[in-house]
Amino acid sequence: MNFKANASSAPTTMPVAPYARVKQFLKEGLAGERWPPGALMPSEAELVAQFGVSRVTVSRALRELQSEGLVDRVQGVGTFAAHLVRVSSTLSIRDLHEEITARGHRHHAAVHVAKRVRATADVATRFRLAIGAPIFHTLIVHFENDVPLQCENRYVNPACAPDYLSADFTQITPTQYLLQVAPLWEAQYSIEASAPTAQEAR
Amino acid sequence: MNFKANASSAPTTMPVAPYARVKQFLKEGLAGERWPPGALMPSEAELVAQFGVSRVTVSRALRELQSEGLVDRVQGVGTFAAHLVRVSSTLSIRDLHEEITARGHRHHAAVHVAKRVRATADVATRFRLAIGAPIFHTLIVHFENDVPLQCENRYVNPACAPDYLSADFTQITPTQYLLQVAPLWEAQYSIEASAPTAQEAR
DNA sequence: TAAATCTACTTGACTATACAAGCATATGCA
DNA sequence: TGCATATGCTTGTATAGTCAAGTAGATTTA
Repeated sequence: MNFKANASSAPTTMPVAPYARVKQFLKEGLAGERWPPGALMPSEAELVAQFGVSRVTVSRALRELQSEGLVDRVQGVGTFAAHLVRVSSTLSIRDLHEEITARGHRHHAAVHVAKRVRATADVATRFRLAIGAPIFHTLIVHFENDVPLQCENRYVNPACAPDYLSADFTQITPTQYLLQVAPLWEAQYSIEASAPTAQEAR
Repeated sequence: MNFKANASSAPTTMPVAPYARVKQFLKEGLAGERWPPGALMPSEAELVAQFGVSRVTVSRALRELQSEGLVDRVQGVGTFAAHLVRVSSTLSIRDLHEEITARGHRHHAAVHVAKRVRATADVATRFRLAIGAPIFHTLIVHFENDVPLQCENRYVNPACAPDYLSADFTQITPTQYLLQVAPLWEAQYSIEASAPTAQEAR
């Protein structure tokens, strides 16, 4: 299992540990054209035959992919490419770009609407504004690996982020922008506590 | 390995899978008095002897705890209880209560200051307010497993959350409250896309 | 036809064993 | 004393084999 032992393999596949190579193979297939969301992926036995490793090894690769949310496994049935949803678990404010890149996928956004409009009755009441008051409206479609994932229909109070429309939302998500710019609240954290233990000198 | 085989064990330990039992044992010790942050935890060999399971089994339990950020493992040295920090990775706005409970720990907060003050020059400029304008100020200490973790020094613009001070911050974190109440922005997501695959009927 | 059973395939979990690699300490030599 | 080496502990990773449990489809039976 010395890393010089299989130096004949292509230099593109970095991971030397077999379980990591299997994992990367599956991850690349998931990010690429193969195995769209919901598709049945190769079984453990197939991967064992393909990579010439033991079942424990491919099982570990698949289990880690499952814990990362990249695949769904069902006992007695098989392993499936995970759906790209999982949007808004408890707090719906999490940044989408972070979520997608955390899954090891590519993210980009297309801006369909970005303009100043007049608040409808519904919107105005939510924002405690007068009906017809100016408000910013953006409609942005987010892509995960080039497939449309989310259509984000967002209204922003101009009083809190006056330059909202000048932001380039193909480069930064609205959530990121607002968190950076909006002076709604500000918190200063003084980190850490609990006197360091003796053993942490290392 | 039938679950009837060791039915003599206490009914309090729910998980039937040995690796899950080891994992829960360690998790409870981590949440309780034993193994404070940085402390050396039992080695795999010790756990093998204690639980009468194979090393692969305890190794899996420890590896999963590591991937959950509960322990740090160093090859050749040992396994250590993780430090309670990991505050504010990229986006510092994540809710602390969620972070702590996600680690399987207990969280509570103590409110030291919660009042309406006059903005200093520094604060006023950040909020684009006049110097001396009223602003809400809270100073809350968050505890993870009864040890003080974070001292949160927060200023909030009254215009955006007029009832901020009436919230009970021992029950809800300021982040949660502001996300619920503040009508700063609002987004409506139309989830999902990419026509469902045939295999997802299951 | 309809219900029950059997079979094949899947993942879930465990064991015993093995070797590699990293680290700390003890030991021995100069 | 000071440096090099050896020993023993730790985790990291892999193997082959085993049994359990869940599902789906084919087969058999009533």
